[in-house]
This record gives sequence, C-alpha cells and structure tokens, in this order.
Amino acid sequence: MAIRVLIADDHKILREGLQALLQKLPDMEVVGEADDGRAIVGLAKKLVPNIVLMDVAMPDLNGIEATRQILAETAGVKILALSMHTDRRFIAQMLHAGAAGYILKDCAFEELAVAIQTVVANRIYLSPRVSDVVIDSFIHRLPLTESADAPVLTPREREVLQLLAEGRTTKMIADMLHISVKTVETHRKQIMDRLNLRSLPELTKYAIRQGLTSLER
Amino acid sequence: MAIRVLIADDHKILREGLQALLQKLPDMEVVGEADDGRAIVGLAKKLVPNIVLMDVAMPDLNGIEATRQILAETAGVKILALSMHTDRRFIAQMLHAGAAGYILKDCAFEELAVAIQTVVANRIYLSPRVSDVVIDSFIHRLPLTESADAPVLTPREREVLQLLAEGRTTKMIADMLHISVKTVETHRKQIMDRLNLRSLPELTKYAIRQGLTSLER
DNA sequence: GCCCAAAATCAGGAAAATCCTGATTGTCTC
DNA sequence: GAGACAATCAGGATTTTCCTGATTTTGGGC
Repeated sequence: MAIRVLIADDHKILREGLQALLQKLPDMEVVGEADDGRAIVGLAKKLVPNIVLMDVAMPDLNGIEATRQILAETAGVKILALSMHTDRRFIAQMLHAGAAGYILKDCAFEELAVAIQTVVANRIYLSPRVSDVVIDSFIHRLPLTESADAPVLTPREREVLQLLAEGRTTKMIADMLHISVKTVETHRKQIMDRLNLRSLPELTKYAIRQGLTSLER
Repeated sequence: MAIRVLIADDHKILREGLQALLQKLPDMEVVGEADDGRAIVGLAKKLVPNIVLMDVAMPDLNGIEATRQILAETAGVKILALSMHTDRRFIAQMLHAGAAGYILKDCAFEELAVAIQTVVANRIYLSPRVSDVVIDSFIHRLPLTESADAPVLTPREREVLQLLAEGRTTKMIADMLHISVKTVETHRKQIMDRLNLRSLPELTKYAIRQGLTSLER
C-alpha cells in the first residue's frame, strides 16, 4: 500500500516539481495538492492522506492554522512542515500545532523522502538546522510562542535594540541612557544570544519586523 | 540539439523538482545548477548554456547582479527570471539587467516550458501578471527605483552592500570575493559616503528598500 | 595608440568596537 | 532566604573600523 501524499504550497512550480520527484519513488502516491491552507484542509478531510507536506507560509490560511484544523478533524494524518526559514517562532508554532516533522526547502529531495518515511513511521523528523534551533531554544529556555504577546526581550533590551537598529553607536547609546559602554555591550550580547542573531544587520532586520524601527533611514 | 539549461535558485528542492520536470521534455537538458548568484555566474561562463533560469532573490549575489555579470562576460546566453512576487522594482531591475523573460513561481510548469521556448527563440516572455505590472508602471510613469535620483553604486559596490546587509563580516566578504579586507573596507566606505549613511543598520535598511536583501533573517 | 576618469585594488597606523570571562546589586517569587 | 533574573560594570585580548594615502585595471573618447 503506497503512502498517500498531499502537497500544500502556494507555488505551483514547486508543487509540480515535488510531484514529479515523488512519482519516481515506488511507494508514494500524490493524491492531491492545493495552493492555500483553506483548500488543503478540505482536501485532507475528503481524501484522508497518510501525510501532508505543508508549506508554513501560505496566503489565506497559513500552514500553522491549517495543521491545527486538519489534526482536529481528521485523525491519523501526519503533517510534515516545509519551510524556507529557520525562524524559531515558525518552528515552535508548527510543532505546537502538531506537525510531526519540519524540513527546509533548501534540503535535498533525498532528505524529504527520508523525512516522509520517518514521519509516517510515527516518529519525528527535523532537518539538522531546525533541530539546532530547537535545541538552542531549549537550552536558553526561550518561550516557544513569542508570536505576538510574549516578549523575549526585557524592556531595557528592547530599548537598546531599537537604538542599535537606528544606527547608534555603542558610545552614543551609553550616553543617551546614562550607563557605561560596557553595559550596552552586555545588553547587545544578551539580545543577540537570545534571538540567535549574529550581526548588526540581522539584528536590524529583526527590529524592523518587530516594528521597533522603521525602514526609513 | 537540445536546449541547454542552467538553474539558479537557493532552494534545492525546487531545483531538483524543476530538473525532474524539464527532463521529461525531449528538447531540454539541464546542464547544471547553483544555489547562489556567484556560483551561477561561474557555471554560466564554463558551460555556456542556452538559457539560465534565474531566481531573483538569492543570498550572496542576487539574480539581478548575476544577470548583469553573466551577460557581460558570456554572450548569447538568455536569462529567464523566476520570482515569487510582482514587485515593480524587481521586474524593472531584472529586465534592465538584460533578462529576456520574467515569470512567477506560482505559474504552471507548462508556462515555464513556453517561456523557455519563447526566450530561446529570441523573444521576450512575461507572465500575464508581470506584464500587467509593466504596462501599469508604463502608463502611470512610476519610478522604477525607489527615488528618482537613486544614487548609483558600481556593480562591485552593490555586491559588497548585499553581503554586508546579509550580516557578513568584512573578513568573510574578503574571502568570498577573493580580495583583501582592506579593499572591502574601501568599498564599504565608498558606499556609505555616496549614500550618506553612517552605520551598518542604516546601510541594511537601504539594501532592503532597494531589494538587495530581504527582511527574513 | 593615448589619455583620462572611474573602478577596483591594497597598506599603515590610530581609534573604536567586540568578545570573553568574570562580578555586583536590587527585585521578585516560591 | 534561595534561586532566578534584570541591570549594571571591568579587564584585557582580539577585531574591526576609520583616516589617509597609493597603485593597477578598465572603458570610453580622441
């Protein structure tokens, strides 16, 4: 009995490519596909596949919500998350929603095949870089749902982060906050460790995404 | 004689999928692939394909710069841009760099096949939604870049700027470009002087606005 | 072919920032 | 009152940046 696969991704080219690759495997059968979360929930209910390859970021209804809904109404279906990035929040939310695996789009097809087999065999599969993030988050005891409410950073850290992202030098920030340069350095290091960022540009992008600073200058 | 195709995209899964699809066509041959712009430039020079399928947003060296470089040093190669979005600036810059076509990743494979044939036959191919954008921009005379008098950086400077905005250290960039740290420093200073920016965060924001790097990580 | 301006490359040395390994103090909670 | 954490700071080694230069390569004009 072949493994029945559903594919959810908003890029048709990718879906078709995946289908072409999966067809080469003797024990896989792609039974359907969809380009957004809402459609895949309906398909999963109707077709009851063994596994759904689920893109995390889709229009309309994202992969996280879609995963939740599928698992709520269709028992026994495995969800394998397929994502472009290793953003901790995505990983956490996806796993929390019940996904049994999480792999990156820059992995080889070979790895995808392994992941599908693993997940269908009732075990968890994470790409190496994904499990790095998970372990790292665990070690640093980062909250797993930092989505909108739980701020990972302390108020002071957010303050420093914003100033950094606005292009202020360490010395300027120290003067502005009436603290020593050393303290600013400590805050910065703490911020980077917690967010798992390694450079000022990355930190800047994070601040922009969080709305701490704007793209304008 | 089969059409020789090169694939540039940072997602291995997508590359493999495309390859599987293209192999089914009798008159196409995928002769190579790469996951960033720098690698694809080298491959194009060595293999001289008929066409390069070029993702617009790639790390290290984006599709726009890569297109420029390939067309500068390897005559006769056609570039078909492959993109997720219909951002006006991307389309404009890609076409300005010399791409002969621009299609979206949510198109069907069928359309990709047509696009390749069209481009190889020396004509322009644009996805319907892309040509809508082009026509609309033309009608409304929208600026193709952010500001009317966008200060021009040299190709090398844009290259360095992208790497800086991706969070690479000066040393890493020097190694990647096979030049000295000192040269990278000079480029950076030149960039900052020309753009009147004073910090890495400001520079990062500029790069984002220009589409040289994305907000994701 | 020659010239020029711009692009691309590099160096030395001073100044600043970063990194690493610590530490102290106050506050809150259990 | 023990533990966790936020906020503060230091010393010293290492890197990076900043400033002021320079040389080589390259692409047009003439």
